[in-house]
Amino acid sequence: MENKRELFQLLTRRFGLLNKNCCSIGVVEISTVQSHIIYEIDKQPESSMQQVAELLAMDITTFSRQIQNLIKMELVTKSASAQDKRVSLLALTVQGKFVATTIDESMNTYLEEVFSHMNEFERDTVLRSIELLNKAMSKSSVCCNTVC
Amino acid sequence: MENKRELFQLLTRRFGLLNKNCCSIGVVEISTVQSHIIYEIDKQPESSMQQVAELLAMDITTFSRQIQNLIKMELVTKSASAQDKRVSLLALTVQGKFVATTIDESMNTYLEEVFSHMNEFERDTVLRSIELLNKAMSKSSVCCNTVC
DNA sequence: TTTAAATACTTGTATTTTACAAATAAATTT
DNA sequence: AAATTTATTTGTAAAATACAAGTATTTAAA
Repeated sequence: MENKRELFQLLTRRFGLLNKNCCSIGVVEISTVQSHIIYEIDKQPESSMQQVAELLAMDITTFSRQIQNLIKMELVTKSASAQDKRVSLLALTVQGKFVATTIDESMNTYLEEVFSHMNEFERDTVLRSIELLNKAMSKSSVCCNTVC
Repeated sequence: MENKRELFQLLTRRFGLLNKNCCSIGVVEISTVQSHIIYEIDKQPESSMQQVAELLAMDITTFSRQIQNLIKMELVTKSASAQDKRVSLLALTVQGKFVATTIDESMNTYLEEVFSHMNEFERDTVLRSIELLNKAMSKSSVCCNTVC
């Protein structure tokens, strides 16, 4: 059996590259980190700064500055929570939602293409494997538990 | 079936985090990018700057500066190729090799732990699945082919 | 109910990372 | 021998990062 790490390293590098390449949507150009932020806000709208920053394992100050950038770019909005005025709730603008959707579509197009090289059985196995892995990683005690 | 992208995003985020967390080796502290560079030099010693930079999809000028840092840290050496004096061949110092090995060990320890949550059949399936995915991604025409 | 402590976020500042443009040096082609 | 290509470096400037300290709001304690 090959080195486990090597398999993972290759996979995540390729996927990271895909993330990078999917960041230019016509005129709008965002960084990989910014696309991750938009992805998370899209997935869980009305979450607080801290929640999203933690999900992405980003320093809150770095995150705060990135949000400022995304607001300037008119992709994200920030509004004080009614319950707790310290908390800022994040949401996507219409344009932000458009960017999120476009990125998601091009990523999924690529993934569909990748999976088209497999038969149905392989497809299922691979997807279930990744699910399994995700579960196993979240169970692990060694690393990343608090953050992931 | 869930969104494919979501599965991948989660997996690569976790693995990325693992990469980040495995970068401090006692006194020596390196960045994630630097650990990637060291990993590649370790895997294919005597490769040129350009080869490694391309593998990591890094801009050659950024790469050049990172190599300068790693040389200052006495983790990497650079020597002109005998065949072509323009080319710089990269290698790890003893300390660099030690760092590479230590990182590799802690990553593999973590992965072993993750896989310990599975039975033997699942383990095999998951590993074969990742291999399959890597192959499928390298076959793909849509993206990243020239770079990966 | 006033004060102290904790929480959520922002700003000051400094370092690191990144990458385009231009420069250098060696090899290859003309 | 001159012109072109290739591998790498440096000049420069922008972007990303993160620690320390600050502000504002909420919660806990006196």
